[in-house]
Amino acid sequence: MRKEPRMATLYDVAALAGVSPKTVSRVLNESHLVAETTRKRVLDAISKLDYHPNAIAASLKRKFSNTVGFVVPYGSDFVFQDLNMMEQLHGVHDALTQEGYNVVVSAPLNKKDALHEAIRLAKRRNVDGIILYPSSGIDRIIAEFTYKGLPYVTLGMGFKDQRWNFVEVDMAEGAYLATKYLIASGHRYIGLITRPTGFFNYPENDSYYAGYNAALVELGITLRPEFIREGNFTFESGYREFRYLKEKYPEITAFLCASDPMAYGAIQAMKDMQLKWLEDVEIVAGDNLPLTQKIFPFLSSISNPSYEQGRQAGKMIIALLRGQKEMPGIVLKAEFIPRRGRPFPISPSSNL
Amino acid sequence: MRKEPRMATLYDVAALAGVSPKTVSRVLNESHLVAETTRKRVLDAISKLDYHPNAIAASLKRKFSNTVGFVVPYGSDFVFQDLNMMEQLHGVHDALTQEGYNVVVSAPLNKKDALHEAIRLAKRRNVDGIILYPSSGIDRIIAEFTYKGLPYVTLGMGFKDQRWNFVEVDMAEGAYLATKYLIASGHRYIGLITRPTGFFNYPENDSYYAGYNAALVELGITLRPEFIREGNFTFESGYREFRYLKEKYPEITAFLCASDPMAYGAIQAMKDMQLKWLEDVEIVAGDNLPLTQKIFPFLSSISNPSYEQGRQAGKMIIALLRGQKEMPGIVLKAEFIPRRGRPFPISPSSNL
DNA sequence: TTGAAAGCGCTAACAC
DNA sequence: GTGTTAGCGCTTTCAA
Repeated sequence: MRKEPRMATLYDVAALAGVSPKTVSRVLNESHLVAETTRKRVLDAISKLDYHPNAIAASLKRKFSNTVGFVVPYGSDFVFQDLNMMEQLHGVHDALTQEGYNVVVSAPLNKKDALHEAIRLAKRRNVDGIILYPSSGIDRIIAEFTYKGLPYVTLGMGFKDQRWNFVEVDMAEGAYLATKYLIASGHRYIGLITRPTGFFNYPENDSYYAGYNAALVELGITLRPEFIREGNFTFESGYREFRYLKEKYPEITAFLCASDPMAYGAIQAMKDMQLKWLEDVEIVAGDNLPLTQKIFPFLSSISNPSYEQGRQAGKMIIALLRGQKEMPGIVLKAEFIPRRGRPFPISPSSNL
Repeated sequence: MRKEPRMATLYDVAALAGVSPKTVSRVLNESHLVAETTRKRVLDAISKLDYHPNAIAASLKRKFSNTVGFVVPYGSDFVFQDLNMMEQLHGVHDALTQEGYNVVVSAPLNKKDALHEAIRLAKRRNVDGIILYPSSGIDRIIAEFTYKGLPYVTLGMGFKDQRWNFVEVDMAEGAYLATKYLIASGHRYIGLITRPTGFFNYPENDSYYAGYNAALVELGITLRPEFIREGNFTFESGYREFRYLKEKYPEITAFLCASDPMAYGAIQAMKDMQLKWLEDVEIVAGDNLPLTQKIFPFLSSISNPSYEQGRQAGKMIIALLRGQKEMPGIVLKAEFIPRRGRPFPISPSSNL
């Protein structure tokens, strides 16, 4: 069916160099065990034939493919437009590329397929290990991977009390500082547009909520559960929840958003409601994406170390592939970057 | 070194089902050639043993890996933060996933490595084919791939007069319409912040310029070459070139930007220069990204069909893998989406 | 330091 | 419809 380019094999090289296949293999993999003159001859033959070792054949024998899967259980529409996820992928890519691993990216068309996809890739040996985004059902996958001895790392905890093979970002510190900052700025009623319940399978552990609550408690402000709304990280949900909260509870003057796009949406809602930045409302973003810093330079933000999370996950999966049985989970801390100092660019005419 | 999970092989299945290996293989690949009862027995054995075919072994025999490489010759810092490139990847991913191919993403640490990386992946059989982003030096790669019969598709033309295996976006129509629109709105001096010369190896073919120029000619406006500046797609370059043009040629009242991030930068520069939207200056963006539509809903834009470009490239590489010798290049057309209708949200206080 | 032979797990020829 | 055999291109004993 498909044209097969004839490519030189290790045997061709051996024949041309007048040595055995094994010697060629040695030159390729452990050339220090080969006499310098033989080595030279082999290398000559290799370049003369434009020989490239067949990675598939090596994989079959060695039993690993030098490839890691990055599997995200959300529609690809969502994934490739999510700058945080892309930053995680970025970190994963860099860590793996540096060590010579390839990255297969998969965002199966529907969520349920993702778990099968992870299993499929791993069990069919397309990949040596998987970096997985947590979502409901992931605990089953983890159990299965563990049982079968298949290496995996989760980007965030996959279930309550997971102790191994994850890289989590603890937002509590950032949310705590952000909330204190808002209170110190005079706000008394603070809305929280947080991550979706069940997103990570253990809503009670939402570190945004934890930090937010801790600051309120410390400063003697009563928690108002009705001020907390769930978004799904998107612009639209930020817009919607901002409007909902501000219309229902006009006393709220500050909003903590768990993602940058939700902050964008909140800002747009603010404009549409003819509210003025700082005068009527203050917003804190949740990711501190480079793009956000450029477009909204006055926006304070919790920082979300997505790149570092991905990079650590990449390093962790490599350690597992190299024989570590399991790796203790890593928890990265979010910071808070205050930027209020100049008024937010907004005019009344923007709301026409 | 690394723990090897013992997994069932096709022989185990054959033994348990009491049939020959070939029969199992038949059930897996062409099950219609197998008696229903035997098939049942084999399937039973498969599920009993939790058997998953080893893709590596199949690849070795079949001579293809069912994997396609997506190689971008820019620093990964650049790639994963570029929403257009991610949309292209998105399209590639969707097209390939749908047909059961895996996608390996690689953005080698430095530009020069990218070409080697493409060759390495293809020649070592990690991938069956490559989707390549054009950059200087790509013509050599194309020549080599062609010579060796290795399938490739380029996202945009890799060199002047390339006729096969590319998916290009022709911006001329969009730029033409955008320019006419600006002229019709009363602008007479229009700046163009275009793509970097040499980005695609044949600067004389810049379709932004072509469309811009065509509109000027048609409406009898003299082309002022000094009104044309090159950016590199980024916020920073948009900011810089806007300032440069507006400070040097204050008569310019409209700016056409070849990317959305450059339009963001231009908008920021406009604010910093205390200029007013529409009153002093009008800007047209170059990508029409979903995010831009949300953040700057009043911003007219040329549309850049990045997703579709990626999807077509995915379909094209599949056709090549399936035996097509070469595929005629595809040219997608950019449109223009006018959105001016409401003033741009900007106030004097934003420039403090 | 080098080589011969076996085999990774699958599929393609070619029988039966 | 089904089974036997021989590889795919490497690496890995083991021996020389």
